[in-house]
Amino acid sequence: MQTSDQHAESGAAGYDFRAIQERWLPVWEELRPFEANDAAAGGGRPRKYVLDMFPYPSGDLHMGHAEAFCFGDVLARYWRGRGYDVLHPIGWDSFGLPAENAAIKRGVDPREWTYANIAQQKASFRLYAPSFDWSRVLHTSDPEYYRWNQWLFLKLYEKGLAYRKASWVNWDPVDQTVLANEQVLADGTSERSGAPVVKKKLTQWYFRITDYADRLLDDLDALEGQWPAKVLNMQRNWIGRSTGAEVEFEIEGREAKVPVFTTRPDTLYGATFMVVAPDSDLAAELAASASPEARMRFQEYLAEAQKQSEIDRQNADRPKTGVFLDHFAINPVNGERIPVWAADYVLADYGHGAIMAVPAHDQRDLDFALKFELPVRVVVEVRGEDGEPLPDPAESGVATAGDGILVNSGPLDGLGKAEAIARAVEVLEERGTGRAAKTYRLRDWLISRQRYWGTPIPILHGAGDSNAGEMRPVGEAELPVRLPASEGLDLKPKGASPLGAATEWARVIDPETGEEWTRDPDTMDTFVDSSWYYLRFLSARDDTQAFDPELARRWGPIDQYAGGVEHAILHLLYSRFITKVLHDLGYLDFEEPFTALLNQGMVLQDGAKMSKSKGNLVEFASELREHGADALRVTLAFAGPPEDDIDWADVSVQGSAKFLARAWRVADDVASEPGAEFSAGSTELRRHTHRLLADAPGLVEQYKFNVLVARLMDQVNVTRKAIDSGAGAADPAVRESAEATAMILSLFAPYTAEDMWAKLGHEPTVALAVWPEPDPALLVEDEITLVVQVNGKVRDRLTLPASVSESEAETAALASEAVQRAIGEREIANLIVRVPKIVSIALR
RNA sequence: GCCCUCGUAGCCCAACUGGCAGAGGCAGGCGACUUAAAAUCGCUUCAGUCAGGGUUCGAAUCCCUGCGAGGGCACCA
Repeated sequence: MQTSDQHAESGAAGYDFRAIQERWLPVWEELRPFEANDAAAGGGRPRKYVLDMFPYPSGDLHMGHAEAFCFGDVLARYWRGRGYDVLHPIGWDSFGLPAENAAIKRGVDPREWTYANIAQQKASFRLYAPSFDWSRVLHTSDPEYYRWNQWLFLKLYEKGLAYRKASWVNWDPVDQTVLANEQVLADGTSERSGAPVVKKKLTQWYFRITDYADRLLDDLDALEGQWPAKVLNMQRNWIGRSTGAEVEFEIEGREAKVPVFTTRPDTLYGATFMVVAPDSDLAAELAASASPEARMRFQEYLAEAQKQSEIDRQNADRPKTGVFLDHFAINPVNGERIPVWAADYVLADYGHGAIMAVPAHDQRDLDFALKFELPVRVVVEVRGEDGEPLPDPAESGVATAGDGILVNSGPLDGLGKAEAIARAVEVLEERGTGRAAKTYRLRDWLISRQRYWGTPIPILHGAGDSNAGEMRPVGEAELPVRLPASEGLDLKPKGASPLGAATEWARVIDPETGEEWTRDPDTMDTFVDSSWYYLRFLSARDDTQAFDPELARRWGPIDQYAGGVEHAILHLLYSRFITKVLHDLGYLDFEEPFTALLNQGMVLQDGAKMSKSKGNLVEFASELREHGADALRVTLAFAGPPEDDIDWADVSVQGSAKFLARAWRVADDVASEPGAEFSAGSTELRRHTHRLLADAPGLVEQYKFNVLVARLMDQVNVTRKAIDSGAGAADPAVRESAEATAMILSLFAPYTAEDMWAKLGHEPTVALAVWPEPDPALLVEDEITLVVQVNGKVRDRLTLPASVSESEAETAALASEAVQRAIGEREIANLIVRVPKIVSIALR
């Protein structure tokens, strides 16, 4: 039984998307045409690894998934059509907090919720029909997967790239777990729970990503043009390298010198005080040897500072605060004695947690100096746009940070900023009190989490008398360290990992020594899971190794990665880091995992992000049911450039369905036999078809899917006309056009294209049909339209043979009556001929 | 404050990367089919490219300034 609406969309003329879906789905499942060929020789065919960011199983697929997987699938199908062996796998990023929170809410095991959602998503994918290689499916929450996650951890641990330290960390008070820096939003709230993040001092596991900061930054240059400019920019900002100098200051009464980092070593003579972060070890140490009053002041200040939330602390408008630490430092270039203060505008974990303050040329230092009446000394004379010297910062309250001539600076006097920086570094190096240096905004990656639903960290802690305080890795042969059953464990967030309460699980007795050990109770950040999953697809069923390096050589790196821009920093940065580590360990011969990246935009409704709470949700499942997979995919591909957001209010799924029916009817109308000699067909239509074949690859490779769909619409329109009022349905050129249309359309509408392919008398599947090469003879025009401009205005259009020479074109242009009229009595100043296009005449 | 994108018909978007502003679609209009409507088919209206300046024979495209939208970083020394 059908509603009238459905009946309308199935099309009165015989196109019925439901029947077509039901016809081809079982055929494809039988044929399994998308299982990738791993063989070394590979039949001599080139390879492409096309990957979509794997989904998180929170409920059913939504429109965002529909969009992302549509674009990834277009690319995978495209390369197959070009004759490549394509690897296009799918899996699930199935560890993580939402499952655990849902499990707590419903009182069920996280496994149950997770695997039920995966089953639902698999069923939706089945109908949506991306060309996945299902034989390699993986779930990161399977022990067969996280076993190798643990292996990866051990490799980093052996290399000294995984370590434990006590530090101030981001704490999510709602989810009751630590967060990586990357998971704290710009406004100081958690990207997960939305709660304001607080700082806690805890001992946690870190990956030493900062060791790779330079490579992670510099290697971005090679991705220019292959990755969206926006993502490159975001990664560069995030790594945040600054170059400058490290300057060592002596502190009176202290043995060791204190290094500070500055980007402006040229202003060293203008340093009038030093500031250290109140929560740094140095501040505590200096306070300890200060006068009792100073010590008291400091302790009060520190306590006050630590009460601040991240949000308050990040407010740059807030007045400067600080306390004098009752110590003096010596400026290494001029021997000047300057006071040392503690102030919270200096961060403990950036640079060295201490700065030299140059109030004349740094606004923050100036604000501080004016408030606490510290001296301000100009050492760079900066001029404004009008060429006049800028007013004295001490008077104006505005620091002068620009370029200028150095004064009051000994050997630097008279130099410009850039020369002065270079000279200052030389001076420091000569005296052994400093050097050129770089520092980064990037911090080490905090990977431990105090939650249940993740990969257990494969480390044992000594729990006996003889081994107290010791730490030892679990042997590789003993992996995986399986998660204990959740039954009987309280998963509610309470600040300590639930695994700690699984006493049976946690207790390990060494069979040889009888020593008692306790398992590390924390689990890994799920971004560890996703940092290398693309390699596991190569060896998804291999229980002897994480992945086969030979297969990685064969398939890697990923030729085409597709996914949302929300992972522009987190996942992509971590994955790049882990790839470089695996390269350095000798497992990979490449250093960058993702050669090309496509970020799709979001699917909006009436300009707003869709959400249940806003009531503007367009359901993937219902769209799929009402319009079918093909119409949905065509709509998404046609809406605009893939990187742009799609507003569902601006698109028409009905329009897409109409187009598909028109395309299908063209194939249905073809009246010539398969194998008909195309060269006997209408040249006009053939030219159109071959131009499409010639342009389609460039359009796909430049992600201009919307343009390619428009070209397909055009092709269908032109072919329709040829059938109805031109060459006729029996003309072989009509068949040629319909076949080309089916092949290219199969990127967007696999069901419709398959049905067209069958109507045209071919065996399934169109997905493996290699596109014909365009005939160059049909791409050459025999006539061109030459535009003649006089003083920038189009005065005539001349139809000329394509072979026309420059001088012939010039003669023809000047012979035009309209052109002569435009020229009139005036003299020609310049005449430019660009042959197939234009003749441009400028008059004096 | 620093950095990155982007502004083209009523709407979504094209424009061979400096050469006739229009490929495609939505919406609108007219017509055919129909008892009628839906669907289908055919035809069709619609902007001079956010504003201003510059380079050029020629600018939507390159450069500068401004306005507007979106995004990243930010007491980061």
